Amino acid sequence: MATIYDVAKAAGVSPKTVSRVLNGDAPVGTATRDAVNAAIASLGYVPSSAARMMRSNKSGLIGLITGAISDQIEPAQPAGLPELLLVRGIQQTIGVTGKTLMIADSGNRSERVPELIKTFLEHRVEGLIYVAPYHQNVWLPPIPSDTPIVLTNCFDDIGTPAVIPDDRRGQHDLVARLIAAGHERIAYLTLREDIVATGLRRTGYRDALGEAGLSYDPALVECGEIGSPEVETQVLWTAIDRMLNLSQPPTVFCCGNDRQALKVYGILRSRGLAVPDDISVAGYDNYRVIAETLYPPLTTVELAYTAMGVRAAQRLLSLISGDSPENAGPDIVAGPVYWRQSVTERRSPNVSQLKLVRED
Amino acid sequence: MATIYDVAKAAGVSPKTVSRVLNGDAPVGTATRDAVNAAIASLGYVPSSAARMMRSNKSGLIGLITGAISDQIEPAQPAGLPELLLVRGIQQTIGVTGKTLMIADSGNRSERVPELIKTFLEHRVEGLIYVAPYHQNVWLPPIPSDTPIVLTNCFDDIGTPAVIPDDRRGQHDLVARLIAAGHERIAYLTLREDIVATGLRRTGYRDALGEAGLSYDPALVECGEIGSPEVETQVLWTAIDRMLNLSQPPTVFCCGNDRQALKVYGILRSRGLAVPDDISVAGYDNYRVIAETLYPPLTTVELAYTAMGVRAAQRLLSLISGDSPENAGPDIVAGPVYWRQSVTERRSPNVSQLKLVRED
DNA sequence: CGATGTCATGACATCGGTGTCACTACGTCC
DNA sequence: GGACGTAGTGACACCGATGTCATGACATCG
Repeated sequence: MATIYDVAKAAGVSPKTVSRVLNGDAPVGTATRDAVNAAIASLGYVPSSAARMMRSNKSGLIGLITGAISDQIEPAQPAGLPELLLVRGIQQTIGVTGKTLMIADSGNRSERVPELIKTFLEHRVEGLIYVAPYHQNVWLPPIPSDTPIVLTNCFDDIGTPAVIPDDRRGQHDLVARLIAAGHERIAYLTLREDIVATGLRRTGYRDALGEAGLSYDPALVECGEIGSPEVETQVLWTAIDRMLNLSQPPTVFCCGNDRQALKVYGILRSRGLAVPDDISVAGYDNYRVIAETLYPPLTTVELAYTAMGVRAAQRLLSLISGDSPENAGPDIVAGPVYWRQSVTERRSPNVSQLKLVRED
Repeated sequence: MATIYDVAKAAGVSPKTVSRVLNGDAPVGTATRDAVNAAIASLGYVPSSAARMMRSNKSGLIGLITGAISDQIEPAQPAGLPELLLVRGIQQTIGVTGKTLMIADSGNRSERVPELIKTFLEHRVEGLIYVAPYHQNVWLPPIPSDTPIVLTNCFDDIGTPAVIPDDRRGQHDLVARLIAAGHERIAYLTLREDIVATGLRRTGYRDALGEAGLSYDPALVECGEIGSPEVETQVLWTAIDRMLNLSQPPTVFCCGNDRQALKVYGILRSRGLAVPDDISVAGYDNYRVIAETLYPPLTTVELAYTAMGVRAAQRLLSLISGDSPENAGPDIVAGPVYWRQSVTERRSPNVSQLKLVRED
């Protein structure tokens, strides 16, 4: 591969002048510049970032550690694929700065993370982003303090900068909107009890009921995700069956995620109930492949992955720039409610009072 | 950041000896080795891959260009997210070799590809993989011949090494299995006519019919994906309606992908038809979030993305090693049929003659 | 007209590792 | 006992860029 010396010789100038043409950091005569560019083109010269990095001590690299790419090893995992959107948001934001994103995949095996971090440090990344597959508490091995890191979709106990979803508000806004549509008996099929989102969302659910003066009925709340995936349908079926036989049955089922809602569609229809004419269904995530494709399309709350990715990248970039040790707490990002045809309007809501989309 | 000189000084040896401890490429006395390792630990020394790369001219980097991460800009796109599995397969295979995968995202904007390639070349990647979001013909800008490249999920006109899915065989195997289950009137709702997979799969469909002595009835084949996503449901509804009113209506609908099958579930049920008791449905892709979650679970063909990724990475690694200019043609990877409850067995098939899973 | 400033360019050192070569002890073999 | 092989180590150059400094040719200004 041609070097800057080859180019210099071919153009009849010094290597330093070639460097100046490449970087435009000092004036170069027009004729000289043309000669250099011609030499570069004819030799197919591509500068070596390794050599450049050595001298300048700036790598232009951002390291991203994720399990997204190798997700699904645990198929029971809550979010799954949509985590990809996080990476998209990060990529978009990093890309425009001219920095290069290096992505390494932990395969969701946390014991591999230290070696991935080591590789990144060897490449002298200017910052690190760790992306979790779903909202959770994590622990990462210590990182040299001169390399900033931002946690995304997760947080730790030592106050590392983090960006997390606003699960409480998301569920709250959805339930508030359902209430505005005239629903008062709102069933809630939750995700596994041990994940962070479940607790936060239940709080949001209760808050929305409370604000509307509706009482919280434990009979309408049940975990729909117990044990292995095989028995999941049975668990849901049983829970739905019980709730439909209540003296005051629900008029709408809120599901822990869109995938669960997809399952609930099938179960309700197998019982001869039409969605939404006989019973309404709402999801969570706005996992578009499901939510938009389902027939009828699914009302849901967006888990604002892309926005979170953007936020995380922005925060990392500002840490790299050295400014703002300000914002110490985690960045909490909310997403809008997507109102589709899976929920009936039992009374026409005063839409003007509602912000269906509140994303900035 | 500490350098190898700092470590050498702290350990009282020469930098070269530290290098030997790090790389294990020459014998080092036990006491010396311990002293060096102690110095490395206490200084938090991390070797600079840039400096190493300069001297050795080996980057240990593989470049991956994908649109996966920023897919969905064109929401009408056939495959979408599952392309992620390709990246997973690649990652797995590259990872064990100790090389590092750099992933860049084109955002599906082909005009950005040249700059991404340039960045990779500056980092002196040892090889490139280009991943397309769905099976297609592509054109890439010329790459220096000393950097091998493998196309994945796509191919070009100049014989670049490529790994593509066996669409013909996948559809063939599915239809053959449907026939074995006693179905003779097999409807086929295709994807857009302009994509490569559609033509190949229709060939597979016809081949399977022909082998079973069944005639090809054009009335049972129709494109289910015309125009904008908004009208997609209407298009499907109309096609299904027409076919169900044929004098000999189909007993099963083959769909262009699992997403379409999800939509078909809703449409059929809205017409009062139960899946699979009244009518059977099959998909394509084995997009597990849909196929396994649908109620009842969906019979489909796996689009063997992970296996393709593995194959692509293996092929690139062998190109890098310099061996095998052998295998010139594209690598065609088939996936197995997944038989689930969305299709009835109209007669019990002679299962012993069928290989449900033929993946190696 | 000399002082000063800007343009345009090159010489040279330097970043942090590793390849090459040289050198010192030993142990072994004929 | 001298030739030879091997373990263990260091000196030094080098990879390919860029930062620093110096230099010469002009233009401008008071």
